[in-house]
Amino acid sequence: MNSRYLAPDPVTGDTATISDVARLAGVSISTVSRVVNGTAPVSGAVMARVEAAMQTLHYVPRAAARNLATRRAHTLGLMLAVSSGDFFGPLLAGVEGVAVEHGYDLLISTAGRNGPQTELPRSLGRHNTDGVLVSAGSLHETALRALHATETPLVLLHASAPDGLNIPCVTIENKAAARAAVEHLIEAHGRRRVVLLRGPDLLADSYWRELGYRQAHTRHGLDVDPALCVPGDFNHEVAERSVARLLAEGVPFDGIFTGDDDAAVGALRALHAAGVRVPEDVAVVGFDDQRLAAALTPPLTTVRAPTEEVGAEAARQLIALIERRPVQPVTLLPTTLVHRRSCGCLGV
Amino acid sequence: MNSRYLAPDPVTGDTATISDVARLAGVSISTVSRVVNGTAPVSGAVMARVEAAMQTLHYVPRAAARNLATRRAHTLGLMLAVSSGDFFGPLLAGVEGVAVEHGYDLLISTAGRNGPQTELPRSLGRHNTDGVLVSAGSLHETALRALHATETPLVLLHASAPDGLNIPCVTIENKAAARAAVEHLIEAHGRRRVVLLRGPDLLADSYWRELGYRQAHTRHGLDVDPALCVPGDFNHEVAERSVARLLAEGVPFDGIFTGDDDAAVGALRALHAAGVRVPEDVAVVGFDDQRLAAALTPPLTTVRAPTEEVGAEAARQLIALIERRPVQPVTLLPTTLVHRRSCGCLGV
DNA sequence: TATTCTTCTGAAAGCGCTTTCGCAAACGCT
DNA sequence: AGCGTTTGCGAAAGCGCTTTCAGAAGAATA
Repeated sequence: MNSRYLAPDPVTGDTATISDVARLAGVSISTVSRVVNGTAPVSGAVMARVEAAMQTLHYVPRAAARNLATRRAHTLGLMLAVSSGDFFGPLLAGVEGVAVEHGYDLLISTAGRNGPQTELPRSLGRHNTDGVLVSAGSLHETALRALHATETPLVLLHASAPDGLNIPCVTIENKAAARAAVEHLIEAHGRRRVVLLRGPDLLADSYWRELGYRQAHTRHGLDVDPALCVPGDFNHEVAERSVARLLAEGVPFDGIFTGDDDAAVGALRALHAAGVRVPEDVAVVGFDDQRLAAALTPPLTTVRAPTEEVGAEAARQLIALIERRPVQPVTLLPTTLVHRRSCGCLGV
Repeated sequence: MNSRYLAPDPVTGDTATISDVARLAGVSISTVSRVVNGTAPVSGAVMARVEAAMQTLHYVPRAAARNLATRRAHTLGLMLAVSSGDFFGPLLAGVEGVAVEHGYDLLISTAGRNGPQTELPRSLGRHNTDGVLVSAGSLHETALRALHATETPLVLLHASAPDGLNIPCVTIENKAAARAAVEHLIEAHGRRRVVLLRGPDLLADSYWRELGYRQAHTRHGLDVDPALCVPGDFNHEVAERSVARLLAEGVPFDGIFTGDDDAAVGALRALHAAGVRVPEDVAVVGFDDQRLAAALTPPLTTVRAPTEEVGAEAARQLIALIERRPVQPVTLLPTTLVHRRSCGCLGV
C-alpha cells in the first residue's frame, strides 16, 4: 500500500472487479454492492473490511456493468448547435455542474454547421442516455418528434415544444427583456423611431424578442413602423447590410434594438462607416452580453442572459423528469439590462 | 410498419433486444450480432430477414451491454477548463466530429472556476471512457499522474506532458506564431520597442509565446528590454493595468504583443484612455483571433489559431493510442497572422 | 425455553450483448 | 467417390454488476 495511484494490477494488467473485492474481504459480491451503493444495511465490521479491500485493490465499479444491470445510463445527453459563440462555455458549465451533483454523466453531441440534425445521433438514443437536453437549432423537428415518441425524457433549451408535444423547456425572459430594452430607449433616452433587427425566423428567441419590441411600442402608444423592422439574423454581416441600407435609403431612425450582440457589431460598423454618432444620433442596445459587448466602441448596452443558470435549470428539469418528479412545463429565467455607453447612459 | 418513429413496444413499454430480433427473424442472437457488427459473413437471405426484423422492432443495441461485453466504452472523455472563451465551441466541434466518425461517443467533464481539478471525475476514470483528452488547466498535475498511472490512454491539449510522463500532446505553433507576429511589428512596421504582455505562468502557451517574442528580437539583433515584459495574464484587466502603468511611468514603447486577444482588449483600452493612437503611436498584435478581435477599435491584428483542427487532431491521436496505432508525441498545428488595422496594416 | 421478529448476508438469476467453439452443409481438389 | 476446406450458423459461456429470495444469526417477546 504505498502507491497513491489507482493502478491496474501490475501482473494481469487488469483492474479489480467486484468479485476480487469480495474475495479479499471474505464476503459475497452482494455485500460489496451494498456497501458501494448503500442500498441495504451492512454491519460495521464487514463494511470496514470491504472498504479496506476496495482501497487495496483500487476498485472502481465499471459503469457499463452497472448500467446494464440497472437498465439506466446515469447519463444526460446534450445536443447542441455549435455556432453559439461564447454562450457555450457557461451553458455547459451549468449543465455539467447540476449533472455531476446528481450523479449523472454528460454525453455531448453537436449539430454541425449543416443546420439541425435530421437524425438523432445514435449515442443519444434511448438506452444510451437517460434523457436529453436539446438546444435550439440542434435537432430538426422531425427528429425531435421521433425522439419524443420513444418516451425519452426531453428538455428544450431556448426553444418551445413543437405543436402537440409536451416537452418542458427552459429559456430566458426574452419578451420582457426585449421590451425593457426598447422601453429604456424610449423612456430614458426619448427615442421614438427604434429599428428592430429581426433574428432568424426559426428561433423562438427571435419571435419573443420581436414581440417584446412591439409591446414596448404599444405600451407607449407608439406605432411600429414596418420600415424599421429589418433582417438582422443575429449575424453581424446581415445586420450591417440592413443598417447600411436604411441609412442609404434615408429612413429616419434614432435607435436600434439589434436582437443580439453579434448583430450589434454589424450595426455599429454600419453606423460608424456612415459617420453616424452612437449614442448621440442613434442609441443602440443589444442582447446577450457576450464578452465582446463591453469591448465594442462604444461599449454596448445589452441584455445579460443568465446562460449558466439556463443550463443548470434545464439539467434540473431533465433529472426531475427522469426521476419522475414533477416538472415545470416552461421556465423563464430573468435577465438584466446592462447599461453601457451605446444607449446614451454612462456619459458619452 | 406505419410508424416512422423509433418507438418502444406499446404493450410492454420496453424496447426490443437482440433476442427479440433473433426470434422474429428466426435466427440465433449470434447471427443478429454478426449482421449488426459485420463481424462475420452472413448469407444474403438471412441478412435481409434480420434487417427487416430490426426495422420492424426499431431495434437499437444497448450501449451498456455492448460495452460490458467488449470491455470497451467506445467513449472519449474530454476534460476541459470552462473559462476558455469562445475557443470552446470550435474545439468541441473538432473533437466531436472525429469521435463520431470513428464510432466513439464524447463524455465531457469540466473543471470549475476553482482551477484545475485535483481529482479525476469518476465518470472519466478507467472503464468509463477508453481514453481522455485533457485540456490545459483542467487537471492538476497530481491527478494527471494518477490517471496516467492507470494506463488510461491520454492526450494533452495546449499543454506538454509533465516531467517523466510520456503523453502525446497537440497544440499550436505558439513559438513560431509569436515570433512571426513580433517580427511583423519589427519588419513591416519598423517597431523597435515592443511590449510583451506575458501570459499566466503555468500555461505552456505563455511560455512558448514568450520564447517566440524573444526569438524575434534575437533574430533582428535587438535586445529584449525587461522593462517591457509585463504581466498580461491573458486577461483584459491585468493587461489594462500593466499598460497603464508603463504609460504612467513614461516607459517608451511603440508596439505591444498582447499574448492573447483578451489582453489586447485591456491594452487597447489603456492606450485609448491615455490618448495614444493605435497603430500610429503603438502597434498592437494579439493572439487567438477570437470573435471580438475584428470588432475592436481598431480591429485587431492577431494570430489565428486553428482551434477546431486542434480538437480534431487531438481526437485522432487519442483514438490511435486507444487502438494501439502509432502516435505523434507532439503535434504542432500551424497558425496564420491575420492582418487588421491595429498593427498598421490595412490603412489607418 | 420456545417463538417470533429483525438484521444481516449469500446464492443465484438476470441485464443484453460479444465471441469462442463446434457442427453441418457446400465447395474444391485428387 | 473420397478427402480436406471453406462458409454459415447456433449453443453457450461469459462481461461485472444489481437485486430478489431465502436462510442464519441475534434480539425481542411470550
